[in-house]
Amino acid sequence: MKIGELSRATGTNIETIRYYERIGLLPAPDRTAANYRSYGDAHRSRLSFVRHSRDLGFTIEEIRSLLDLSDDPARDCGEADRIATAHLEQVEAKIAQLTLLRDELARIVGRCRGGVAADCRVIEALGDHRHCESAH
Amino acid sequence: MKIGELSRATGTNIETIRYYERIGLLPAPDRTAANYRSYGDAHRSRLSFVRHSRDLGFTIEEIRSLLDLSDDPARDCGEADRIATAHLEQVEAKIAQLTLLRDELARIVGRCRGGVAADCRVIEALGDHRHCESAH
DNA sequence: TATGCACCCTGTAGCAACTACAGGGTCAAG
DNA sequence: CTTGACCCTGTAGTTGCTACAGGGTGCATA
Repeated sequence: MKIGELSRATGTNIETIRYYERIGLLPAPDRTAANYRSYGDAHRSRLSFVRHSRDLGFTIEEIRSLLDLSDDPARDCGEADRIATAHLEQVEAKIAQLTLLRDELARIVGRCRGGVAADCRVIEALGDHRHCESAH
Repeated sequence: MKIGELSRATGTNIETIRYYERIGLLPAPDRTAANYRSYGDAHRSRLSFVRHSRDLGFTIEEIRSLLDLSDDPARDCGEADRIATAHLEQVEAKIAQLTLLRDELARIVGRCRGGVAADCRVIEALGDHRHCESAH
């Protein structure tokens, strides 16, 4: 299949597919006589793996490691689990941080009573960290 | 005060302070005879405002608008409230998205039972979106 | 046959918000 | 007089794409 078809099949931007090839995340496919990229099923499933992992928030480097693992079926699974577990912990940390931040923002927004900027509680709160109830 | 002192006073990297000046977020300060930047209290509180807003996740452009507002005390406060409210909504959306993602990751990680990569449930789940329970 | 249109190619530059040098100058203490 | 901490400018790197510019290919239609 040509790149546009692969793009539709995986929901990946064409430019992104070429980018993945450039950074070595996807192998360079064969070319047609007209120098068009020609993909097979192996490419499609590899790209799906990459997209899915990206959707789950894995970095390109993490995905590289995961792909290395899946390319070598005899290797130990522990490494994949370590990567995924570490990533899960990062996501949980991010959620916790954003939750604090949301609470702080909600408090700031809730204080606006209209009027002019000189009296604006939003601007005042942004200027002075001491108005905050939690660290962030 | 010199840039190092301002850096310590506000918890901002020196390079970041210079970067903010370059993009026009902070006004260029006076210089000493040795061409060192020399800051006053107004700079310090403006930078605190910026840092605090960045910590709360506002973009540089949002902060630019908020600073414009606070520089003009006669202007209406509604704009500040609009910016903050929109940002709060974005943070809430991000939390919701990360929460879905965390649940999916937790399910994937929980399936690892050791062994070799060929049998790895983590790698299998990443390759095939149909294993997922929710959209992400 | 011409021409329009969708599709493909390469290469480079842009985005956000910094961060990290390289290569130099300044200044006070010992 | 030298050591070390500090400061300066300018440029390039980071992450993960995305957006051109400027060109070639392939097929259907007038």
